[in-house]
Amino acid sequence: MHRASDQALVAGAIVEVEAYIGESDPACHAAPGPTPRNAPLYGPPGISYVYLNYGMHYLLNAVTEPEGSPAAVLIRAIAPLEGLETMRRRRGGRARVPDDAALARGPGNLGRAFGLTLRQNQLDLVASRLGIEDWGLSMAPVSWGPRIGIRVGVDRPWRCWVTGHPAVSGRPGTAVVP
DNA sequence: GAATGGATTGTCT
DNA sequence: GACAATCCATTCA
Repeated sequence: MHRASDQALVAGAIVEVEAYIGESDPACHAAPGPTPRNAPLYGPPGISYVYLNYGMHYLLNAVTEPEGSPAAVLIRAIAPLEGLETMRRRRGGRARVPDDAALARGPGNLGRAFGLTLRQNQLDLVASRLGIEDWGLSMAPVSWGPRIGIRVGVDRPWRCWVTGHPAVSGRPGTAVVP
C-alpha cells in the first residue's frame, strides 16, 4: 500500500485486515442501510472508504464488492517499507514511537502515519496516489480470528493477519485458524 | 435543534 | 484496568 502527498511517498506491506461484509453484518457500516456516510460501500470496488472515528482517527477501507453489494476490507496495519521518516514525523507529535514496526500498527495509527483525511475518501485505489498493489510479498503465513474493537458481530472470524508479525496490532495468540 | 455513541489510542492509577 | 480526547453521522424531540 502506498500514499503520495506532495513530495513524500509512504508505503508498506499490509499485514492486518478485517472484512466487513453486507447489511447483515451488524458491525459493518452498511448495517443500517445506505446513508450519506457509507455511500462509498455501495459503489464500485477498488475505491477507498475513509471515515473519522471517535472524532480523531481516520480509518481506511477498501471497497471490495460490485456496486450494490456493500462490503469492504479495513486496513488495520502495515509494515513500513518507504517513507519511514515521514511516518515518524507524523506520528512524533504526541507520543514517541518506540520502533518502526509500530509506526502504522492499528487502524488509527495507520491513518495518521499516512496522513489520511476525508480528502482520501472515495479515491480510486488503482489510479490515484492512494493505492494498493501486489508487490509479490504475499507469501507469509496468515492467521484468522475474530475482529477486534467492535461490540457486535464479534462471532465472525473475519480478521486476518500475518502470523507473528511485529506490526500487527492487538494481543497475539487469538488465532482460530493458524 | 439537541443528544448519543463509535471498526481507537495513549496516559494515568 | 479505567478513562479522557474529540467530531460527525445518526436518532429523537
